[in-house]
Amino acid sequence: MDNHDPEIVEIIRHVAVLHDAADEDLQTIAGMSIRRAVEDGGYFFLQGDKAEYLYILASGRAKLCMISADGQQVNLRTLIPNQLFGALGAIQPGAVYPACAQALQDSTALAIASADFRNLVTKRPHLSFGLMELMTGYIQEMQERYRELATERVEQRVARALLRLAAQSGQKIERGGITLPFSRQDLAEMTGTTLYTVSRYLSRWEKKGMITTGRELITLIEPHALVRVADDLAK
Amino acid sequence: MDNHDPEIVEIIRHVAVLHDAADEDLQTIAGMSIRRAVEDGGYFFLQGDKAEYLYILASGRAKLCMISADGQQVNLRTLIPNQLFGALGAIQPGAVYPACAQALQDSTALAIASADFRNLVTKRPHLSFGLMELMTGYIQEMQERYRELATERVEQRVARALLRLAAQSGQKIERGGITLPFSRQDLAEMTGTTLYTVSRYLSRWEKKGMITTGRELITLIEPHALVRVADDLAK
DNA sequence: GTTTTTGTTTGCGCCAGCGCAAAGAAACAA
DNA sequence: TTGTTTCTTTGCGCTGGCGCAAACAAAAAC
Repeated sequence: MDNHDPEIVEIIRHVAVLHDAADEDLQTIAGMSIRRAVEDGGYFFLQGDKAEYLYILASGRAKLCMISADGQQVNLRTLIPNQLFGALGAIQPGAVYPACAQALQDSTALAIASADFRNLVTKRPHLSFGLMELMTGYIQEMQERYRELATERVEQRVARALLRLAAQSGQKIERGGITLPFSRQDLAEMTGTTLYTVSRYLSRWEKKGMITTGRELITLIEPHALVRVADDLAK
Repeated sequence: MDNHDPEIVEIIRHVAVLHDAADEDLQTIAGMSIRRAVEDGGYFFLQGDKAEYLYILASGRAKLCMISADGQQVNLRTLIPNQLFGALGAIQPGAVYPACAQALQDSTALAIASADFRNLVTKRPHLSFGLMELMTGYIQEMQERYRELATERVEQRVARALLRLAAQSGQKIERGGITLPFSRQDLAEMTGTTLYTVSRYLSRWEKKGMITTGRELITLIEPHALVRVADDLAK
């Protein structure tokens, strides 16, 4: 392991959780990290595995998902590079991952032993504020999505999911539109519905010119029209 | 304010988040806390208020809930004494509460200024581990409930809600049964359904002898039968 | 090129759950 | 006591969304 690979330090520097970490700490973290590649469809970890590592996505795309007893998948979060995930074990020694992390493309991540990271946080307590910010942000997002799932209709939730993905992708909202590389099944798992129902709404929206679609591809043409659907002002 | 009221120290000592705090820290926290009483139906804080205080429930019962744009309520969590809530502002200065905290009975809580608490955590960094454990636990519970809402039928979710409340209430699972003081509307807000549907399932279960019901009262007679419903083994 | 695999669309029938409405039942107020 | 409020029950009709099935389409494999 190359402890001071400058590229690794660069990745770590752009992790939001570590925004106020000292350069020295970034170096230390880089020294603890191991690069791990996972191909499209593979897993960084499975639900129930011992949470011995936390990860920072370096390249590619991945998702955090849960699988229910009867095999249905629920998508909790889509991960993009520089995001930290699987940090649970860094807080609670002996914990198991409550979800699995699956690559949506060929991806690489930095793996850091949970115990090592926990030790570092103990020595550098200000790092815990970054972690707590990450967690409170995540809690708020989960609460919001829980509320949506409990009170809104499928149509609104799918529209909202598209807008959320668009915002997260960081692409400009331009006349050209925002292209999202997700299948109907992906959207269904994000919104708690079925691929059939997602397909029906996408078809309807495409006929209205709000979006265009392709195989594992959705392009938002008129995002503001989707906002109206999400807020239930239209219809 | 009586800074060293021994009763207040006792309450704080039993807060799970502070399980490994030094006695000195407990005294400090007690010194920062203000007792606040809220009557049945009143609010400790509203969704959108500036998160200037965090709270520890001292007596009574309360709930954390969100209200959607069209006025529907979603119940996120039921609070029992010695639980900490509204801690968001202690992490993110300037944050607003993402939910409201409403008393379900006449209740009292200790209020601690978020800024004061944040200062204390900065000085006593090991306290942040307790906070992080609280947050990871809450995240896991929210993820689990999100999965349930996305994949399970109403009947299962209501059964699960009853079992969860029973476990949380701390009452023994005895032949006498466990009595829960919740209305049909409460259950509906916890499970993302309507009071009508809740009422129908409760009636059905009462006819089968699994529970008995009253006005704002549900008594579990055969919890294991509910477990079977929750796991969808019955039916 | 051809075949296979994987993803998408849409018709059709069905049903879980919603929500109104109206009647009971328990608590509370005067 | 009598009325008022609040919570609960249940019949009824309706519909949003599910899920099978079958056809189509686009990659990928050979």
